[in-house]
Amino acid sequence: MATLTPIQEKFILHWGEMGTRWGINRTVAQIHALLFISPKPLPAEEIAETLSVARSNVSNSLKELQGWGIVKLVHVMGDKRDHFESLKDVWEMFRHVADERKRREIDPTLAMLRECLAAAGEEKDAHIRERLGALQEFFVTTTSWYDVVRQWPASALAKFAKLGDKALKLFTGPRA
Amino acid sequence: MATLTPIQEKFILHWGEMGTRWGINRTVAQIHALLFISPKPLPAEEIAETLSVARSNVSNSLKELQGWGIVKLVHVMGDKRDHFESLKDVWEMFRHVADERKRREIDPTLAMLRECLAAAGEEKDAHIRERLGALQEFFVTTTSWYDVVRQWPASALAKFAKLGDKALKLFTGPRA
DNA sequence: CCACTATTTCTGTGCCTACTGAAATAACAG
DNA sequence: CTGTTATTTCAGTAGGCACAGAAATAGTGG
Repeated sequence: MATLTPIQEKFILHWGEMGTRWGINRTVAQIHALLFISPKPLPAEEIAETLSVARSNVSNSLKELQGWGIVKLVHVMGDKRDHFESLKDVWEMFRHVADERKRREIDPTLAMLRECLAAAGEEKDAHIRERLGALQEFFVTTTSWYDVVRQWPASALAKFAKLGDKALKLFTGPRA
Repeated sequence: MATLTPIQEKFILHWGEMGTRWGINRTVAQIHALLFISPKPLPAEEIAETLSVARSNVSNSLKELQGWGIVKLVHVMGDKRDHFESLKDVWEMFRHVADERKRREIDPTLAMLRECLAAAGEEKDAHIRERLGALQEFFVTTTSWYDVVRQWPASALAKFAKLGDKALKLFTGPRA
């Protein structure tokens, strides 16, 4: 894995680019891509060589990936160096990321909105209360909705998607 | 609106910070926040003064927001300057952003995966085919699932969220 | 057609993050 | 305890995006 096949390289570069679009450091995303397609755990040294980045950079990036919970430190028999592997299950992987982003970004936003609305209640500015209230409602609804589907098995998600428009009728139909 | 109340400022700063976390330029997000809470459309000049950024910066940022489809150019009677307003409906707003991100980022990723898988089919590397295949399946399922719910009315989403765990049983129950 | 205002394009600057390489620390074997 | 290898921390550098301000263009009323 010290040198990459064209396919591996293409995937890793794309994944890195994708990361930056979503606020993830390019190198961090590339390392994750490499570990994701690696058949076996890799030591930091090898990652640095393969991607041509400094060893220290890899060290910090791995810390961040572990912080997201999608990369784990493992040990290989007869090798005292730390090795790293990505989660294999794609659904689980994205659930980890989604959970973390909710915790880091959505929850603080909801807190901010609560504070603003509390302060706005004292003012006679009904307009901003309406606007921030609408935003709050959106986040409350979507997060509580995410809390529901996040624990569905992947198969349920797939089945649901296949239903298409029928899904809507299925759960509004029986009562309305 | 040339000067901001503490609440307005708090919201705008937070929204700008939030933007950067998701790969959106800070100023772009701040301008969007300002327009979102503004009771009336604003001219670029006033946005620049209120947020203390260069007029040209506002011009470019507004272009980007229009590109996302969440800010519209409007005209005010008796004023020849362009004015700008944000979408009011929060759900519609996020649907615009989600649609665009799908178009800009998910679709190209699916294309990349198809190409890689096509090329990998020729090789005898079963492992990378398995990995990229799993990723492809994830994106195909989630996007087709998004295509379903994106056209639900907000009320349906809310109702669905309220059901909680019962939602799963509701649509698996009748047949399984 | 001219003067004036609004808007966009362009170019150089500055700032912020990412990164490297070195130094410090930790982990381990003998 | 000492030498060796692995890892992290740190400080300085560099590269890239965001930004300001100037210049160019477009739009408008007279």
